[in-house]
Amino acid sequence: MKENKKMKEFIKVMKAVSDPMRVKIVKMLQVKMMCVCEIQAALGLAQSSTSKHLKLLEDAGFITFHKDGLWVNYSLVADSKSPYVASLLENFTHWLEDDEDIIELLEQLPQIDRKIIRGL
Amino acid sequence: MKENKKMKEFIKVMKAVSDPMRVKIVKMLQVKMMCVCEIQAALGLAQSSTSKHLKLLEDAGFITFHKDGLWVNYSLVADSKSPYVASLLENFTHWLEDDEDIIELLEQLPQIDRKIIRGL
DNA sequence: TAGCTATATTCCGATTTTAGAATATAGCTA
DNA sequence: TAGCTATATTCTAAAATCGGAATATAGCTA
Repeated sequence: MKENKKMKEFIKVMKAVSDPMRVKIVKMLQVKMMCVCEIQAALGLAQSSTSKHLKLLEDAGFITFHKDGLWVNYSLVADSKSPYVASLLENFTHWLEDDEDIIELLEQLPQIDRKIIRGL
Repeated sequence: MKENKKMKEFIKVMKAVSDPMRVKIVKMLQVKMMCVCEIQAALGLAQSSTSKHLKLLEDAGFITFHKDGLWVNYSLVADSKSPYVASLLENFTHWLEDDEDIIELLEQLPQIDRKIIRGL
């Protein structure tokens, strides 16, 4: 039974960054830690879709979470054991900085706040 | 009309390397220039599938071709204008060098020769 | 020109991916 | 405990992806 662990791992990582919404999540988390509802609000996605993207990014090794009561705060992994993830995360510090959508997304990020979203 | 050229370009590049067969093609072309029938033989794919993977890799900016009569020789781009492609190609010089399938694939590469395949 | 051959393209079915609605779960608070 | 809320999971439909068979094309050679 062939397994190809290395290749499978690699493909999983690459697929994780092959979707615009997930790329946007990574770019946002590079700026600040965010809870699911904040990410959802920033992306304009359904809650379930947002949650699934986050799970996929976590499985691939890009992000982790930290529970705080009902809230789940997601952030980038500090330093990844995966060379693929590590390399991509480093590149993401400059990649797509000049993309229209990313610029707009990151500009509105300061206004994205769970307190405002939930009307607290 | 939103365009997101940068993001679209990025996604195209990442999707190109999100398939094991295409990753294998890149790794092989790092060793030597190959024609379609050689790549097909090495991968054990149908001719049409092989041709489509090559077209996709070319569209993404990873490879180019050089026609030699009926033969079409594919090779990696010398130095890519895309920072994404450039970075990935550089990383591919060491990434997956320890993957079982890749090792096997590259080991049999010397025996892959259009003259033998076509029985010339 | 006729026919052959290497590759590209088209067509179609199977599988995967993505999205949102509906539902389940976990953990708070009254 | 009862109910509320943030998130996760399940279900379903639409779109994208991948494979191979069939066909088209390009360029050789007799």
